[in-house]
Amino acid sequence: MKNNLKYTALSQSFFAGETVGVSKQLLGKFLVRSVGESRLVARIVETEAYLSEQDPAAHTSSGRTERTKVLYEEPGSAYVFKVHASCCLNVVVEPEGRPGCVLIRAAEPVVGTEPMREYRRESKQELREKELTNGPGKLCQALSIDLSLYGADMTSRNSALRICENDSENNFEMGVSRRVGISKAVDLPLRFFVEDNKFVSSQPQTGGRLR
DNA sequence: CTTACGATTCCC
DNA sequence: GGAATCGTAAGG
Repeated sequence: MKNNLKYTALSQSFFAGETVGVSKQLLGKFLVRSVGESRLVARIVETEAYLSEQDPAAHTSSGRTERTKVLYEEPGSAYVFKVHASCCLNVVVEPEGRPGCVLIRAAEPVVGTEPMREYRRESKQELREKELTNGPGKLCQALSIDLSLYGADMTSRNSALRICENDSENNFEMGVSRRVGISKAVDLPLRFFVEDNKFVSSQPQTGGRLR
């Protein structure tokens, strides 16, 4: 599927901002993936902040490792990691040297729904539309994002993966909750999502919403 | 080298 | 509620 819309990548200075603020500002933005002949676009509807300092739930809580080295590099880089059988996509934020990041947990398909369905079909049959991208692992599968995109510069016009402006869909209520799936610092209100959007991930019933 | 453990997803 | 499943990180 093709379209003629122009997508303008967010600048590195956008991502150099403070983690919580950037996490909120990323809601509604376009995730644009170029793969093969396809351009896949999804509107971000759920994010989580992982703080650069004093966040026991962050992968950098015990310092820099081979896996997390990109978090200390330039803002706007992709931090992709694998958990169980799934990949998760994060954007590096904060100025270089401060390892904050934002986990992209869910998005709403905008362009390329059929290719997304094909990438997802590898594991399931006859998915409902919302199951295409309503979780961090599902989103990566639908957009064909894997460890080969580790460190990719998402602010570059030519990048196969970038995050772009969206000037037309910014009228939404934002919800806030605890983060999902972690065992440390579980009470911090660092998950942000577009209220009443069906692509926001389903989450464990434990814990409450915390607004 | 060996082992423990998930920022998940899917099935029972 | 529980298993799958594999890259990462830490320890011997």
